[in-house]
Amino acid sequence: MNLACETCPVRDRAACAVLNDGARDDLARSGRTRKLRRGDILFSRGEEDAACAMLVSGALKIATFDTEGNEHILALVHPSGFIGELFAPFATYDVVALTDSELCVFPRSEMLQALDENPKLAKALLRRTEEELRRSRKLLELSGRSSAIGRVASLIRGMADAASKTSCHMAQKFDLPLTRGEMANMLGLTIETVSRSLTRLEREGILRRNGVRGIELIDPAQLGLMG
Amino acid sequence: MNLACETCPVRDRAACAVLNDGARDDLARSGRTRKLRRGDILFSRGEEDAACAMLVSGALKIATFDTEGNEHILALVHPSGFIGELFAPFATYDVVALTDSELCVFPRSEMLQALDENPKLAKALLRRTEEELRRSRKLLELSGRSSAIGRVASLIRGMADAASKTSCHMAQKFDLPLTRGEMANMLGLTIETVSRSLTRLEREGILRRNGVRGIELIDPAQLGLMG
DNA sequence: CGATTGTTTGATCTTACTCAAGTCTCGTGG
DNA sequence: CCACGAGACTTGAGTAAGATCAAACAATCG
Repeated sequence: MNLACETCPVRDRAACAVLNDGARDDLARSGRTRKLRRGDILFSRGEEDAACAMLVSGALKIATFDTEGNEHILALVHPSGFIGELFAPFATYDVVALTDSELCVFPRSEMLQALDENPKLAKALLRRTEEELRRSRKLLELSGRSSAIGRVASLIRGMADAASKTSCHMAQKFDLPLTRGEMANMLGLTIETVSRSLTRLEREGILRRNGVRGIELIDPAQLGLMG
Repeated sequence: MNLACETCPVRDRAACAVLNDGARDDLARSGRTRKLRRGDILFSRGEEDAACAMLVSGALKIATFDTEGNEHILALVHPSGFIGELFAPFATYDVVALTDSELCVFPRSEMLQALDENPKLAKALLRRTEEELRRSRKLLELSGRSSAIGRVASLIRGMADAASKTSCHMAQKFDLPLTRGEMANMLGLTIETVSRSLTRLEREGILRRNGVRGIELIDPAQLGLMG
């Protein structure tokens, strides 16, 4: 399906926002929209001709499997996020839909060419990659020393931020896009430890659980203070 | 001191290698070389006007301190590496010399301008940032699940790779640029655990220690196979 | 409705942390 | 040159946090 930039909900937040109309139309011609259902695979590790994409709606996970077959989630992608490794000979990670999602997909060659023709686009992608690096290092810092409950608290905090539309406040009530197992894979914990941590956060009056996925923050400030 | 690109040992590996002579000379005019002794600070977290730099020789660490004052090392920088956050309002990390080092330092504004004028440079930095992101995620993967000994083994492996000049083979004999404490901070372990892991790797015949810093790999293949 | 998958909770075990003591290394000054 | 002291490193014993194993419970889907 062809792109419909005019009605795109992330048109002024995604990387393509830096392009002028002409350049964006050129790029749009080489792109296609794609819809994924929860669990659908966008790219798989090892693919040689992996494309790149911008997420319009939904959520994705970027993950690998270690030698014992355990999934390890390295990052999440939220709407307006860029996905793809422009310079890798083949895809390093699996990219999978966490919820039903919509994307614009572009062949890598076209994106690389657009990069040459639009220095602004190159700069925008550099900025995004820099931010992604910061996020990755944040997670790394977290994995390094925090206690289990601190990691879970921090993940919830990040989810609350991502769930809010406005960049200043975090959502106070939202649904987790991840299963307990996925949270565990992301934080380097087990399912049981994640579950116990959530139970404890609830017992301590920091949040309330609504069903299995729903979270309501009671005391957001405390979230940041958990060891 | 002014730059001497002609005699630069990393002139064909660093990001500036993609520039033609004219463009490189332009950039060189705004840069200065800087020498650091072990322990010297290049940038500190929070600096508003942090510059950016290319490492010519030596080694750096990129680190933060958590709320309890523990250092957490997020990445190492080896010769030809690029250092700096072009789009952050202030520096996110401390950057400190691990050994005596030499760098070319550029004001951020000049680098951003060079980016606009040389799409190739933007592309080169994008590629580097992408690679740095991959390295960060690799470390993240490691921190997630591996046993202590697996993490230490993997760090040693990375050091061996970095210590070799040729990109194909890893060095078989080299000196660790990190103290036990720094290794611990990087891997999310304690000094004692790192020390015990090294002892065990030696006892199992995988490596030999020469003094405190020297490492000689006996069975490099085994390094990759540790839990 | 049953089956499957995901979640919670409990009991036990393992790994790495903590605390403590001793050793090695290296630089400084007598 | 040696003695000393400060750091860095190693090793041991006990402890704690989270993993593992196990069982019950909830949600979802055909």
